[in-house]
Amino acid sequence: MGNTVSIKDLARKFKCAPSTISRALNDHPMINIDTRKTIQEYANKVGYQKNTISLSLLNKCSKTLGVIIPSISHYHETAIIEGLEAVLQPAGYLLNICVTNESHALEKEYLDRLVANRVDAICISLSQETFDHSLNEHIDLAISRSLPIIFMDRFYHALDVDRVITDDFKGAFMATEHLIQMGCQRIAHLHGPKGITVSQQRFKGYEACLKKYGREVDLELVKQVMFSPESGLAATKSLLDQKIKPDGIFAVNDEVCFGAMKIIQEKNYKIPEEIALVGFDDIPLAAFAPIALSSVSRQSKKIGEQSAHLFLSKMNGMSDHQQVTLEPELIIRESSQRNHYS
Amino acid sequence: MGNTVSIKDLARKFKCAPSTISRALNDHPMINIDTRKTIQEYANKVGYQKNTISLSLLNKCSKTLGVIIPSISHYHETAIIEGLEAVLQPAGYLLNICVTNESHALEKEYLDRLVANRVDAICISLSQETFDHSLNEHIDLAISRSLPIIFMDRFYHALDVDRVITDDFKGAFMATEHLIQMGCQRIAHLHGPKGITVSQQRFKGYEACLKKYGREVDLELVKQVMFSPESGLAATKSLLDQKIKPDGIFAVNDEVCFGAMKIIQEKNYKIPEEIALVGFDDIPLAAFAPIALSSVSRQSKKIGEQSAHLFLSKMNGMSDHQQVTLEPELIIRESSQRNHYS
DNA sequence: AATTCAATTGCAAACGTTTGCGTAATTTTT
DNA sequence: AAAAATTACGCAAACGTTTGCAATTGAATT
Repeated sequence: MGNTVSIKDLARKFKCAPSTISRALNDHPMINIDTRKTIQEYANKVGYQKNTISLSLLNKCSKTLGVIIPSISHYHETAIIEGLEAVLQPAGYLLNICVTNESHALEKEYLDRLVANRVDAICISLSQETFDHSLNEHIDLAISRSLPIIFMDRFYHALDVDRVITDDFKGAFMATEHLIQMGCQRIAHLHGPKGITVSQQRFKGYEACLKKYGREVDLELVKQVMFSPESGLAATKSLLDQKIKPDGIFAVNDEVCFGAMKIIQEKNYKIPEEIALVGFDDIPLAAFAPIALSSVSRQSKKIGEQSAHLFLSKMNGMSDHQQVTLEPELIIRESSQRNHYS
Repeated sequence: MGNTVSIKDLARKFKCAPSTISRALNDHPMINIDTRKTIQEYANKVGYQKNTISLSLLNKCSKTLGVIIPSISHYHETAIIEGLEAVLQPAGYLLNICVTNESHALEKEYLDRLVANRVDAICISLSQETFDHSLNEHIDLAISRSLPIIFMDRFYHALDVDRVITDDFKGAFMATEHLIQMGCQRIAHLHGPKGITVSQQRFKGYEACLKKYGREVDLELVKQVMFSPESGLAATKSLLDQKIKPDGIFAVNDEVCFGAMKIIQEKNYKIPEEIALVGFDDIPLAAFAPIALSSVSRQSKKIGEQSAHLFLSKMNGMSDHQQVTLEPELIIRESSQRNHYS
């Protein structure tokens, strides 16, 4: 950088000790008021900027939060980041954001790097690979060196951890129940990638709701998808090609629904009359889908906010673990709103 | 943290100097091979983790890039981040991501904080407020202390800066020309927030293309919008309520088009026959719009990649400034594809 | 005039790591 | 056997900042 000016430089200029400069800049009453003003003005003039990393070294606290997420291309993740930032910016924190692309190796690599950088805590949403194979040593290691770790979205095998999640089970239950109340008899489910908590929870909610109404899960009506419209389209196509066609679909997320709608309309089925549709996440474009899309809001931004608050209270010395579960909300739009009830 | 182990701790354990430990851990040949192994193994066992921030202090280099963006809720921004990360992760860098919500005050605050944290450089997309009122002192200050700053998307008043942008003018020109070739006579434009470079450039491209084909800009056909579907819907509605209705619309981005489509279909106009539509950004859901949406791709991810490469070459001592302009690409889908040509 | 007190400022250590240089011990060369 | 070369390690400073304690100064009190 070259022209950065330090406290030592100022001390040389004023022919005094660095400690005097430091105290003057921090408005310490111990220093003569005039001296203070003079030093502050000069420091301002030459553009002195406190070097935070020397402070981090001294205080063992970097005022930085590490954030590890599997992806950043969906509304849910960006909303989480917005929530984190909304709370942590006023508190003077910075965010180190790391995207793992669902790769365990990258997650491990990033975790190491964040630890080396001595972030004050880590908010993490585990990668699919980590999840699928329970590769938890890196997490356990981080926990063992008592680095605060807050889990978002995806469960962690251990019990005594900090965690902020949405009740996906309940959300899925609500969506399915809504479809039943709209008169759907054969409700299909577009199941997210297996191994991921949210996929599993949403399937379980779907299953439990069917059970409650005395129905069985028909595996012919459950298709596996990725979190993309392309995948939703393909899966829905295979659904429509079956002998037993669905008259309602609950999908693991909204993007998948966009794909589903495409093929449903292409095959000239009516939404919601012939096939009703409910998604998950309530993305901003949901209301602007070909048929305005009903969806379960998981309050993504609130996940970020709550995680941030949890983090702050840990910084304030709260030592016991906390587990926050947010309530999902069903937003009913055209894609599932029928006039006749069963 | 408590149980973090340092080089000094290890030195005490092995009754040797910290320098010996340091060299041993870095596999310095000066240290006896057996000593090295022993120390390395022990360090590994007790979970020693290098403290990067002491290194940052020493080397005046934090291996961190500051990223300042006005928003994070659109595909474009997340794709930029993906691009940055794709290049910088292998290079050992971390990203400090700051979202300003288009606020000048926040941008200033974050810039200060990043400077205090001694990031190695900053990639910034200026906030709308900064832009509208040319509030550049904070940027100038940062540049004057020779902190490398790379501008993304939005121009900066000074000339000798580093910059990566897409040729929005050209993209807009291509979109408009395409609409003309599809036979549109009255092409409307949904103009982005004024003051923002991309809005201006896209309008200019639209204007220039009309001129080329001997047409004038009809201000009745130019409506101002925000970057949201709601805003696009409202603006399009007012367009459709006019006596002179458009038969083609070029919108500042894809989200706006989703709003436009909604109201166009509601009013029973046919897309693309009666009204053809072209957006900007080519978001992943564009192909899954009610009518598959034609759009100009600005290669968002590449903006991130190129910015990252520019950054790396600056870290390698490249001192002269570089200005990269990426080529936009027109993706033609149903919303503008007519069979008859004019 | 001797003593106490308050007001300012300086000293030095600390945070964790690296690195040039000095030094001791051991081996090789003459 | 003496000189030279090699091997292996320690010392101390440096990065920028804070902070408890000591030290200095001058003024106020006895």
